[in-house]
Amino acid sequence: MRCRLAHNSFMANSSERRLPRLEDVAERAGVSHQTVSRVINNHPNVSKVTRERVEAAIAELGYRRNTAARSLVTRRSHTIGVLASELSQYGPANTLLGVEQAARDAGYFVSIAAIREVSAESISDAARHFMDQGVDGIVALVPHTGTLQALENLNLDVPVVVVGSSGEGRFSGAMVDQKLGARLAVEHLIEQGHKRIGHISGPRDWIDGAERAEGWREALLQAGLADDLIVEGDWSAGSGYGIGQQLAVAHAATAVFVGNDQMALGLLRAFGEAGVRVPQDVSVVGFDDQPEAGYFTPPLTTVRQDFEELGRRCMDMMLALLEDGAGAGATVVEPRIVVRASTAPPA
Amino acid sequence: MRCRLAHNSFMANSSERRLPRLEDVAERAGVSHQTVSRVINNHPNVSKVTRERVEAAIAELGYRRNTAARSLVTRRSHTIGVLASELSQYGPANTLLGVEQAARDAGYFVSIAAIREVSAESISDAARHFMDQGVDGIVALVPHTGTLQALENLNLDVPVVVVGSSGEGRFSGAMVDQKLGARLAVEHLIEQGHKRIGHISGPRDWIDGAERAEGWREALLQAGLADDLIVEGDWSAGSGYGIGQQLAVAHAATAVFVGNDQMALGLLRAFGEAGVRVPQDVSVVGFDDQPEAGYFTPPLTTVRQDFEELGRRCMDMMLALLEDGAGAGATVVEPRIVVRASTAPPA
DNA sequence: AGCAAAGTTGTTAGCGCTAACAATTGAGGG
DNA sequence: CCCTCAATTGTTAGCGCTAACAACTTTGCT
Repeated sequence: MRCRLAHNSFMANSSERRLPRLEDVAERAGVSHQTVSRVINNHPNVSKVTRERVEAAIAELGYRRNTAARSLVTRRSHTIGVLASELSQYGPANTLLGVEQAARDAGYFVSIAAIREVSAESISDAARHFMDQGVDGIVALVPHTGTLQALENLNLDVPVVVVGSSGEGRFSGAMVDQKLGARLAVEHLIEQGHKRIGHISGPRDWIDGAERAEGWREALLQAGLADDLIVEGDWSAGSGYGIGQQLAVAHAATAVFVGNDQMALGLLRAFGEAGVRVPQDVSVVGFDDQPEAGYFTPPLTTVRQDFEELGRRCMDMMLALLEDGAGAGATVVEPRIVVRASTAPPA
Repeated sequence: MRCRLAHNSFMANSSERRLPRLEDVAERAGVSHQTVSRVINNHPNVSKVTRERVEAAIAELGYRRNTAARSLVTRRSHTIGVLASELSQYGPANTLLGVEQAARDAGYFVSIAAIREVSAESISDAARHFMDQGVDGIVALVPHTGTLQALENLNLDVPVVVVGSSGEGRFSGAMVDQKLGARLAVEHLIEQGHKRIGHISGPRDWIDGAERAEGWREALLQAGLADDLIVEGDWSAGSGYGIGQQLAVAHAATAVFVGNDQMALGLLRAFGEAGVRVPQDVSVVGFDDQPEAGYFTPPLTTVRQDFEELGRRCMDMMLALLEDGAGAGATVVEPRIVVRASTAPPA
């Protein structure tokens, strides 16, 4: 049975017959097309008998609603646009997956537009692309401080959810509590007895970069420790490597909190080459817990973020905006620390 | 109504009025709506004067064509569906980026559906999702041998491009020459004097896994070497680690060609723990050249694939199918080897 | 029984666009 | 001057669906 239905609905018969319409279903069920429309839209006022007859006709014909026609009249495309940068990175890619899952579950389609570099122009191009498509809402997966401003300037007339934003602006936000994550990392080091704890931050114009640096600082100040050891990287393993080469000769810190796992990898490599032992000479903590982190040399203590959950929350937020007409808000996902072999009490 | 009011809160200028239609542009330009349609569709028979007047009106009103209305009448959505698994991995994510870039450049929208596990059912669900949306074509980014069969059984009536397939079936394909990549890796090891070269393959029911294993075998046989040292992993760093622990005590090979960089990372970690030195005791080659590979311990010799180019080729292929009505075909991207410190002549 | 209210179904009118055809104009030839 | 042909522009009819309302049927209460 299932086989046959599936077959009918995907029938390759482009030249002969077109796909069945509401009218065809109506005829077969002996009702008006509007009644069929009511059935597929779950309107309450349809008798049980009629509904069953219509559903049978739908199944027999393998009817599927034409999205374009529905969109035209309802002015809703049931499509969400995800505006993303750095999609080849573990975090954003998984967030996208979370959005996609929640969207499909809710009957929405997900359209994507990737931007190569963060600029008002590229964001504007992508947003225009989405407006041309008629998306119902936009999820901005561009955790850069410039994103918010660029998007606000566009005066879009659809809801926007910004990942990484705390929702204080005109848009809703969904974020992982980056400060908390940073505090967890630093407090773990403090508990082990470290007094000189440095930080390799991400770019400070990236929301996550700034937040993690701020969390690091807060945790240090609260413990009465100095917050002077900070260097800015660019998220890449290469930048972590370069910075690691300098730190290896400086001997300033007994522990380093690194802004992400990739820079931590570079740092570990540089330390390895320079003969700095981790964790005996210096402890290292990363951020993200990408799947490879447990196989670094040594396995990396890091802060785990649930990116898929973040993506799902984004979509939940979007659905609330779309269907309940809710106002802007924010949702926060909590990170947690994963302790591995790259951290130990100082010598 | 309540919803629309909520949306209005995102509007800047025109809070009451809806977007301009063809009719509005026509009125302003003093022509018929059909003439405006001709202008935006670049029909030849429009006088220069009229065209300019219409274009001015379009610009003044900020007119944008309604995609739903156009799709309804043309039966084309200008949307490509990308059916993907493993989107959080470096390769697939970058291929998606290539598809997106080429698609947007060509005026197409990109819709995605991710599948959690490869099965006929999940592929069927995703395909149905795309058909509901009315996509013009599907790019299948699921390099699994089961994909092709599952998709063919669905009798889709839109063009399909399968990544990783060589295009011998009903669908077009775009692929990186995996066998060539494997040969490059193995020949590099042979040139360095290795005689016992093992392979940690990906799952053999994944196209890439099977192809790379086959390339490894061919290169060995051609050089008159034995092809008996092969173990199957699951692409993850964890599986590479587990296999590495066994290999470390076996001492069977002087070099290992690993199916991807992540398993290679796990292998390096296991070797490191067991005191097996790379490359002095065993040489290791990976596959993919993900950005971190150069910072492994030691930096990994690996085979680079240009995933974005692969994605672009997919989209080119799709456009050819869509607009020129071309038949099925295939396009092949060539990989190249990147030599780093994880390989050296045997002791 | 009688009549309002609620439940159920049908009819009509578009949503904004393009395809097909009709109408108009101007140029050139007899 | 008429006619033909080509170039340009306008008119009409849907694409498949839902909203709004109209029409009919049942129910419940006096």
